[in-house]
Amino acid sequence: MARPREFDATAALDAIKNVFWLKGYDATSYADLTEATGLHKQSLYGAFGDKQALYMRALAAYDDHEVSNGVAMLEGHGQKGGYDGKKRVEALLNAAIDAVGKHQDRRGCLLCNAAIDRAPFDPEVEKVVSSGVMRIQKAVEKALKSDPTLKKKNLNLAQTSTMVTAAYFGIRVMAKSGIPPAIMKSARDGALKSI
Amino acid sequence: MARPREFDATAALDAIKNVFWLKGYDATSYADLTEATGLHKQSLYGAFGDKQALYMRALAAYDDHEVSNGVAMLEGHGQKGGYDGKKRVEALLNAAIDAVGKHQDRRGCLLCNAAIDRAPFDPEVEKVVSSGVMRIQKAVEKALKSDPTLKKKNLNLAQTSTMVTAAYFGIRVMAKSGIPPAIMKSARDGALKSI
DNA sequence: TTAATTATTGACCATATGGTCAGTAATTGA
DNA sequence: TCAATTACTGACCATATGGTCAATAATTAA
Repeated sequence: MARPREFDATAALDAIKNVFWLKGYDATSYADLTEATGLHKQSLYGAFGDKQALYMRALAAYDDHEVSNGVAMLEGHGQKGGYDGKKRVEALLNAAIDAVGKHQDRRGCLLCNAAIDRAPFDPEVEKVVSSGVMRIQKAVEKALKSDPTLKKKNLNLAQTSTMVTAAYFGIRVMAKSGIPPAIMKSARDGALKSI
Repeated sequence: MARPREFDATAALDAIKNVFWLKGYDATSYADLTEATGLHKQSLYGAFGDKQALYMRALAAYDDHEVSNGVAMLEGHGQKGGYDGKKRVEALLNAAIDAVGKHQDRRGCLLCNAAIDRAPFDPEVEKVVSSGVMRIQKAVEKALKSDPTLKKKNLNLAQTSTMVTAAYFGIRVMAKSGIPPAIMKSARDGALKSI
């Protein structure tokens, strides 16, 4: 029909996601976004819309990649049997903890950041964030449900899985707060102990 | 020495705290602060310093009041015996949950907000936030330690208390994310079950 | 009474912000 | 080839931002 887009929209969106993830909504300017993508403001605007729309796209990308990754981890992708649900929950918590130490990654979890940043003021954000949180909780619950060794313990899976999910987000907050990793690990162990 | 201040600095600081608490650092402008306090920009500036200093004062006020309140709750102030540490932890979690329902309070916890907002970019904030988080964790640990009925259970108190603290912050994130209160209550129950 | 000091007021400033415009370039279907 | 459509570029805009200035008002110690 017309002139084709010259840039890779997926790559641009990925860069945008990373900026919002690192700096949050308000602290991110168009200048940050154009620098990160190498694109002109108008190109971003034309392709995706205004700042709020950009943010929604970034959030959706996070949901598609990072959250889905976590869910896949909980579903035991890459493992054969996939029976050890507790181990998979541990892997999720470890991923959150290790992110900090390895690359001084202080971005935390975009879902969590958005919850505090924007969800109270933007119903669209609220919807995406709360559904993302629930997606993680459900995946934790499923992971625990699939673990035959846990059946004997007669856990209340709904309670346990929401507790683990809360602890997961709490660990994300701790990571941002700059607390020593030992504390986060202790929180992880405390959560795992009740599984 | 000179002309005395006409406004109540404590009241002003309280108003400032509430604005930062509600909106976060970046989304709060001097206009918001002057409106909330009824003071002129220059008065704020003269009395407290620039925006960052204002924020630090707000954070300190939060630490002094809200965090200390939580700690006092955990120490069993207002109770006679103060033996039931688990009940006091429950009260802390309930306070976080009830804040949302009762007055549609979406401010969450300023410590938690600051952790995500500013801590990664401001070492001063990081210090206050992480020490506040640790203060809560220690108070939880002390509450559990003081409970004689928990001695029999032979809990790892360090682990359990950090887990509870993480769950507490996780519940704060959930509150901001607009998730149904039932989920937060389930997280609370999951955390309490392992005590 | 006066000098010194601090508070209050409101105008002011440079800059950054999110967003738009209009001109030009590229592509495609007719 | 040409009209239509979309992309790209960079100038442009109104407004909001954090912060400052200078004038005035109030207070106290000397």
